[in-house]
Amino acid sequence: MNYKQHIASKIATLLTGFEAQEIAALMEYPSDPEKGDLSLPCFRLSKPLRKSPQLIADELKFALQDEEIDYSESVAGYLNIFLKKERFAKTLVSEILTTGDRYGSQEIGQGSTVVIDFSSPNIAKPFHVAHLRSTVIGNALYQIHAFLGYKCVGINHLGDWGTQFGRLIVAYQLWGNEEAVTKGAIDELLHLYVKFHEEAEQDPTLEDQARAWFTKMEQGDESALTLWRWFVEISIAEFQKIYKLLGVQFDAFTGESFYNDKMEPIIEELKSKQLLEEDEGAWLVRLDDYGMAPALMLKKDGSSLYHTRDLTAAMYRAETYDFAKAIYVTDYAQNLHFQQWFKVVELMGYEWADKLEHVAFGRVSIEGASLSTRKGNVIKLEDLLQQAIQKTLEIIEARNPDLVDKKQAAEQVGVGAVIFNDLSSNRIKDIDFSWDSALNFEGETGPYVQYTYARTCSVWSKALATYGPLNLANEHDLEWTHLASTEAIEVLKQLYLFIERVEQAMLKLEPSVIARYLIDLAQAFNRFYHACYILLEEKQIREARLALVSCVQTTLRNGLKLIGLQAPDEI
RNA sequence: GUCUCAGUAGCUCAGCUGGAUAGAGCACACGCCUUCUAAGCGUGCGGUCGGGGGUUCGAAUCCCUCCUGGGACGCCA
Repeated sequence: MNYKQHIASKIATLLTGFEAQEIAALMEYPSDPEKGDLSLPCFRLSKPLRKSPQLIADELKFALQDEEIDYSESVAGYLNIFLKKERFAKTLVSEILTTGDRYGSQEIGQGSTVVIDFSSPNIAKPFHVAHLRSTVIGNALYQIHAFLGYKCVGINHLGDWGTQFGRLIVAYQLWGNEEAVTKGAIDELLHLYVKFHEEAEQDPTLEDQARAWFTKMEQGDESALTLWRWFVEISIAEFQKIYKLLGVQFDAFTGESFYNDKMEPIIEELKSKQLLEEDEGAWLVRLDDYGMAPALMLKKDGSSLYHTRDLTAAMYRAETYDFAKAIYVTDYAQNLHFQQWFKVVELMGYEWADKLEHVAFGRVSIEGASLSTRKGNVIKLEDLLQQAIQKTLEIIEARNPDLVDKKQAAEQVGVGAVIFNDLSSNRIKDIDFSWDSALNFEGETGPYVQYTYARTCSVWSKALATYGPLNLANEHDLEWTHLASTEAIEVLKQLYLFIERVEQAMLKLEPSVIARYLIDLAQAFNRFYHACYILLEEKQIREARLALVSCVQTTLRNGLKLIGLQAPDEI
């Protein structure tokens, strides 16, 4: 039941010249329960209706009749609407109990495909806290779109090609050996990479050798490619461990190298469309008319660039997936880059240019200092996750020593803390990483939400143990008046908002909407929990409250899943 | 220099497409486990919404301008 729409269309019939949709758009949910459950500010209706807002609200107050509405009030130009709480409770609780793990879902995306390019770490470099953002934001967008009926394609656009592999090969041949790399994996590759840069400062010819090796790779030299494939394998194996821990999956691991043989036709097309021009030996697309610097497509040595590759990948994806939306999750340092090649697609005449979306997020620093793989100023995600899990384990040992599978719970909560920490504020915000806030489990955190979820499970298991099974499917037996406390109603109102929030998160491409919603719902529930004892002897009250607990449980679980967190029954 | 993003409580952040006294969490002080997990709940403290103009019945929100900070700006990705 969509109350905004339902009541808006009722109001629209009472006013001349307004569509239900316009009215619904004006309506809001007042923060103060004194001001009703729904409110219509009448100020904007004033001019077209040639009446004062107060008068409009007064008239609507008397004219508006609906089976869902208890009464209305006209206050200072606002029409404040109070719903019939018992009906509201019954309708909503029934809906949630019936839809279960589909509560909050919609079919908006039915028949459409969304391609999401995210995570995309660089081969041979450790997966660190900055990659985490792209990974968890991308994964959340994937889950949210899928929940709304879209077919999703998650692509890990690995950084698996480029001169850095020439450097790595040189470093490996000079200072590395098979045993050390097999044993040390990415750590050893990173060590070689760092060593290369140190040595290259003394001996610039190393860079020439590196370029030569990369050229060999591009020409298909087997000895070069064999080493390269090995480095890629080692890296992916290590990334997979992290993805498993994070619960993230991809539909394709098509990295940069995948497009090596697909770029030439694109260059030809640019030329034939008169978009490419030569400048100082390089080839570029001029974008002066759009206030942007030109987009370089070919270096003067004829090799391709970032733009060429992304453009080629987009063409490939357009043909392969026929997407309704193609989303790129990267930090905002790449804003201009995406604007540029999006514009190039448009200039090439492809209608899907406006389906490309850059989902930019803020940069990560560590205690004020920027991250640098070369300088070693990184926090490896694996270390962070292990610390979070370890800390969780200690807390569980102290508070719930009888828990059967402590390790699993610690993993779910520790990882949840890290993910939630990254998703809880608007993605555009910069993050200054601190161990304190990443390992904080109190207040607005993932563990708080998970704890609340476990609490709902705990209440239920105790209820079953004490009073035996209860079939909520027969909700006609429930006594809705027992959900009339202010705390219960606040919970119901939050539950109701879930559908809107999921949609909003999708439209804004903003997972933090869900994260914040879960905090709001958990807070409302915890207040209810403290104010209203659930497992009372009185059957009617107990069962009505248990029904509410069940709704909170379902909604928290659904919401946690959307942002990639597990919902442990007991922690 | 040009373009762009951000600036809300001591700190981290919400604030939907302009709406009713600007909301949370952390920190700090105090209170609450002889009933459902205290990773919890309550009370208190704390804001000239970066500054200044403007539009509007109404601006944290829209426009202009300035200040501060991040980022990008041709052969890295």
